Amino acid sequence: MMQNRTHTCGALRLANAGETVKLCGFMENVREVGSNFAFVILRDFYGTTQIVIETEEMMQLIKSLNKESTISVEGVVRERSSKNSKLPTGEIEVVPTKIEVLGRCRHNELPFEINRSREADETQRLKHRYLDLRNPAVKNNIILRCQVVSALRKAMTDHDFLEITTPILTASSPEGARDYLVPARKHPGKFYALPQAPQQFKQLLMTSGFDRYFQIAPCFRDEDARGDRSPGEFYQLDMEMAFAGQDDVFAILEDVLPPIFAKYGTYDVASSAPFRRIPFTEAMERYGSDKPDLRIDLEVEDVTDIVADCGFENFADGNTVKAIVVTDCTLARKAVDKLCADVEVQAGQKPYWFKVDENGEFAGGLAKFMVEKKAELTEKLNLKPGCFVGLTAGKKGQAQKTAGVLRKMLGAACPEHMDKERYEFCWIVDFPMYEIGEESGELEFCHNPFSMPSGGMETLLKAERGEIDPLSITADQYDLVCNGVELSSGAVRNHDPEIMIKAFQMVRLGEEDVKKKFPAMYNAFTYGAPPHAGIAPGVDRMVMLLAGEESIREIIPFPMNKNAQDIMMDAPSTVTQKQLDELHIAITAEVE
RNA sequence: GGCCGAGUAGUUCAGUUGGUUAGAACGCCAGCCUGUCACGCUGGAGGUCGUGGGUUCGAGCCCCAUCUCGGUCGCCA
Repeated sequence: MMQNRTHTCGALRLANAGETVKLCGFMENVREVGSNFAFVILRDFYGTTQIVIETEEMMQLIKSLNKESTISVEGVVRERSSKNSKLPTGEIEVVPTKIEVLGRCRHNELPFEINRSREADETQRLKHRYLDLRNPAVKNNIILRCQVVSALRKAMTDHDFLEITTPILTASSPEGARDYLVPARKHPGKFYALPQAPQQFKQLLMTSGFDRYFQIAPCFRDEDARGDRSPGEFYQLDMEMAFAGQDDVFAILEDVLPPIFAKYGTYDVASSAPFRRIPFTEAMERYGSDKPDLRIDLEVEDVTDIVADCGFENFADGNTVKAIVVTDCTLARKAVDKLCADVEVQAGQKPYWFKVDENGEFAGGLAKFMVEKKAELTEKLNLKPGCFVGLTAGKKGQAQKTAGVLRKMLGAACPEHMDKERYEFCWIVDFPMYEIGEESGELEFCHNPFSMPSGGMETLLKAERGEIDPLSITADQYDLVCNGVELSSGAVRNHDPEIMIKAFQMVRLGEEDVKKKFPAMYNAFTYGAPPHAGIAPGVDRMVMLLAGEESIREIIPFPMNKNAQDIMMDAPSTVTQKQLDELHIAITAEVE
């Protein structure tokens, strides 16, 4: 069967009138408007073309086919007598001389209507993802993803980065998340792990003398899903640079990302280099979050000292109280209540509020407690008639976090305080190196132990001698944030075995632990390693931001559901006893 | 694992205080229709109201349990 098309379904124009053509595609719709007269809409990847049916023979054939069958159409292009200006191919139609059935659709009722699949039940969509993807609105997100990945590759290559692939079957690593394990047939009782990130390999590449590495890297983490977090697997633009530090990494991404965001994004404005740099503690103070959405012009203020003795129970007892002022706030009472309820769901804590009415009087919510502090609050918060003041209280961290959620919600609810149509990047820098563990009550690594403590060995020695508080040590670690979404974490790596050991000693571990946790890296670094730094922006989240999608599943070709199941392929699934025997695996749990 | 929401026709949904034969739209089937383009008109088929139990003269609706899906928190450098 020869399919050789002469054109795609998006190609024909009035200039092609009179030409003999052959098209192939899916039968999207049939509009019968007479006994032997109908219009067939033929759709392929590129567009749709109208086929006009005018003979009884053709009519019989078309009526025998279900929608979504694939057919080829040979015929002559003709100018339409009634044109459709909404379609690129709307000025012409094809009068067929021959129609051939290529793939019959055996179902006269589909699980959902193709061009309305986004409204369908998500389980149905995922089960029939191949049908869902026939919908141009769904397919376009995947095309966007391809274009973005391609643009990222080109930009990185243009900056002299080499794309190097690293192993998928590797060793379990102590990176924090739960590993996906693969049983090793030749080594009973032993397991490979799928990489949570190519972290150690890229650092080893630096140690090998490669200068600039990148990879669109698949990463695997066995953790629960979120709206913006796919379960199981995801992709990162993983990169690392030798003889480089924080500024070098920043410069690359500040050059690579904004043009791609501006070109492929829903909004065509992206921050230009250099991105704002905000120290972690400042971000928490001013925005109540380490991933602030800078499109929102609201900031968090501290009013602890002013309101501590106002008589409202929750503001006393050493609690921290944070305030967010919204000028010219027009939120209705109902909207305020809804907003407070939403904040409570996300932050686990209720916010409080009061307003300044048109006469300058405090009103609503906590106003009666605030009235006697009116002068001080008015001065501190620069209050004017029409201001809405949101308040949060609790231990410092909790009050900040709730204020951060409140700030985000207020921004979303008050368009005049959020310039939404743009991509606003920032770097969060100077993350703390250590924290007091909630369970242990002792000093622990705050994030990952790969990062170089700022100031290196000298800082650690000072802390050891008791000259500085270990909690005040920051790491040369940074996050890239865009519109309130954490795109990426990166760091200047600790490439010095002695500093590594010292950093571990701070948390009561030692040389043996370093060797045990990162044997390859530790050994490699003893042979002379270049200082190096890197970062790994999440590809899925970037595409999500660019596509303006709320769910990560909309930008993944074949996504899994919330419970990490591929219901189309039926994965995970049971395997045969023979397979288990070969792997020396015994199932001890009840299997449904 | 906790909390919140949802589950009714192939699909998306409505269903009042518990009360006759559970409705609509789209889709599907049949008929009509020669310029449709979300084609139109007429008619028709299609339901274990997620599942199990309970209360009641009577349950889609109330109660209990359970399953599934989604959101969120925990978790995730």
